[in-house]
Amino acid sequence: MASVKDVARHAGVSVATVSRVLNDSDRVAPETRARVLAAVEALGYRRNAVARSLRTDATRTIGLVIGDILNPFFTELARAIEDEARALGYSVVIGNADERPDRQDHYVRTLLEQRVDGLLLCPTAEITPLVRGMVADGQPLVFLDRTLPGLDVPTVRADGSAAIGALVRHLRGLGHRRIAFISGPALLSTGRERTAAFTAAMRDCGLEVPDAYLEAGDFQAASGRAGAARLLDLPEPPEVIFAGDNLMALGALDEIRARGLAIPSAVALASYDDLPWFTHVDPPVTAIGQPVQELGRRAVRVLADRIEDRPVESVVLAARLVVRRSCGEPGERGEHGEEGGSPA
Amino acid sequence: MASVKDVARHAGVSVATVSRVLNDSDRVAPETRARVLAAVEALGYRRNAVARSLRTDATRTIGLVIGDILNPFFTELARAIEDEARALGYSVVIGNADERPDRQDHYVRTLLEQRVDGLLLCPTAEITPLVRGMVADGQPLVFLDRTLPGLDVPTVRADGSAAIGALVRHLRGLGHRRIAFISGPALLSTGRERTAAFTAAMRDCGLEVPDAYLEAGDFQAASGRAGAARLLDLPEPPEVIFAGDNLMALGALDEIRARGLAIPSAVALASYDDLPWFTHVDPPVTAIGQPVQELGRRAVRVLADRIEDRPVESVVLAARLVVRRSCGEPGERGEHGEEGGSPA
DNA sequence: TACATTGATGTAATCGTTTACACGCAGATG
DNA sequence: CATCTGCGTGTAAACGATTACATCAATGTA
Repeated sequence: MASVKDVARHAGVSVATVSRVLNDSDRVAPETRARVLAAVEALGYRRNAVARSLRTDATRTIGLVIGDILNPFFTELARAIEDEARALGYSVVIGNADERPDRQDHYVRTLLEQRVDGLLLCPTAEITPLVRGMVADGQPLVFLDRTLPGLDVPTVRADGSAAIGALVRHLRGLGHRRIAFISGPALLSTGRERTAAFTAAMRDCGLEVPDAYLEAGDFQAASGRAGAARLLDLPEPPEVIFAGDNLMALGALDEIRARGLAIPSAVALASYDDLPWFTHVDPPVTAIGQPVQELGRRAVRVLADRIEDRPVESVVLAARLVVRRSCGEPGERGEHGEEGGSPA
Repeated sequence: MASVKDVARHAGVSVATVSRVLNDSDRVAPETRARVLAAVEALGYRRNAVARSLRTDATRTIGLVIGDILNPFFTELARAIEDEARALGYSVVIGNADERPDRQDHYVRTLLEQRVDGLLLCPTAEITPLVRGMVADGQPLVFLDRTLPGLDVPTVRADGSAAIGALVRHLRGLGHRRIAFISGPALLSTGRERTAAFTAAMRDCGLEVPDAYLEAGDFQAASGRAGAARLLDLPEPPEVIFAGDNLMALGALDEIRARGLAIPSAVALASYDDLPWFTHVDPPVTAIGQPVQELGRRAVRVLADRIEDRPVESVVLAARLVVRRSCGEPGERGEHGEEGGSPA
């Protein structure tokens, strides 16, 4: 493959001149520039980013380590990040941690070896020594969606507390009192936060949350299904199952369907995370939507600021409740909370 | 950041020795190796993949340019590719073409500059000069999902002809005769192929396909919705809408729902591409499923063979029909094809 | 005419690796 | 004792770009 040297020879100039026109960094005679460009064209020259990065110590590339690429939330996030990064002149290399700390570290390591200019990380669980090391080394790093306590790293995330409060009040208004939550892992900040917001909102509404109504999931579909199964097997099963993310909602839906239970008369369902197909489920699923695209865009901008030595600040955006019909409709079950019979 | 030179100094050896233990390429005295490893640890040395690639002319990285990252088909594909690549010691850099040739070329260019060892490409539409150039240069390249005629490039894809035939016979058996197809872009091999298979299957079943029943979509949700709208506005609307991919099926579903039409009594729906949530739609959607993961794995293996100079061959896998209830159930509408009234 | 200024270009060092080749030393062999 | 073998290690030249510095011609100025 042709190199600057070849181009220089072909154009009858030095490599320095070639480099100059390629970067239009310095004054170059128009006629010379034309000759160089012609040579580039003729030889099909393509700049070697590897060599360039070695010399300039910058790859114009950012790393993105996400929790689970099959989770539509992360997919949409990745998409937005990609777009914003491209607009800012960066490429994105994605690593899929699959919610496993070892795999997260694998990608962080690989990306650091590849000398990305900065890293966007949706941290899984614990602070690994590797991550701690990055922070200590001053590697440009931004946490996304989740955060890790005790580490001074800018974070871009959504806060769902208000929306969860609104959801609980909505359920209360519909007459529901026995509401169960399938939480994410307590090791994840998002898991903890949503659980805390849920229990606080329940307390504020004067509703109790028996321990058995707090199922611990792991943000994957299978755990949603298992959690729903345990809840439905309870002597006094809940009237509502609120899943802590979209995959667990899918799992819960699977279980409810497998048992032939009607929604919302036999059991109601709500989901943290909103998805396009939720409107097509029967009945459409009430959900809490995050500003996913904005999250992605902001994260890239914060990281770029960090890389280019501008001041940075964490970002917190609000999630919002989207009411549909999977928890019942006003009047359907009355406002006084009578126990759940199935209205035909 | 520490370099081999620092490690060498710290361990009291030469850089060559350090490199040797890092690659365990050559005999090194165990005691020396230990000293080097200790120095690596002490300095927190991380090998610079950029410099390494420059020297070895290999990045152990493959590029993947997909059609649309928001399309679950491609997401699942990317996931499988990632896994297989990691197993083979490669990293994957993903570019999202968003079904636009210009963006495809943007990523191909970027990835070539980054000197990926090979490229997995889901080609959008026409053969661009850039792609033709790659082939001419002998760049390791594999087409995935789609192919481009007249180019000698190994391709890994699924053939849905048989499954489409089975679907048409299934519909016929259910008594449907007026079946419409929302096709993908004729510029894409997958678009053409599915349309051809559909019309052939219809002919074989002795069914007619009026021109108006062939809607041209672009594999995106909006076009599915628009296509469905036009079909439903026809003086004699079809009994079945068959969408050429999952996003267009989602769009069609949107339109059908917006009109308050019952499925399958008012209009039936089938989709090319199967999705986990199709079972949760009311009624569950009959679909043609592709062996997505196998497709991804095979593609990586073919590309790796190509990169490592082993002989390669194209791969064609079969898609299969998954019957659910969105086209009706045996007996529901009778086997004799009476015209579609809505049974309450 | 002599000298400073400016603009265009070239020379060569450098980035962090890998690796061909050379070297020295120990033990084996004649 | 001279020589050979082979192992462990070091020296230095790449890889392909960028860029500080040097050079040189042309022009302007005193």
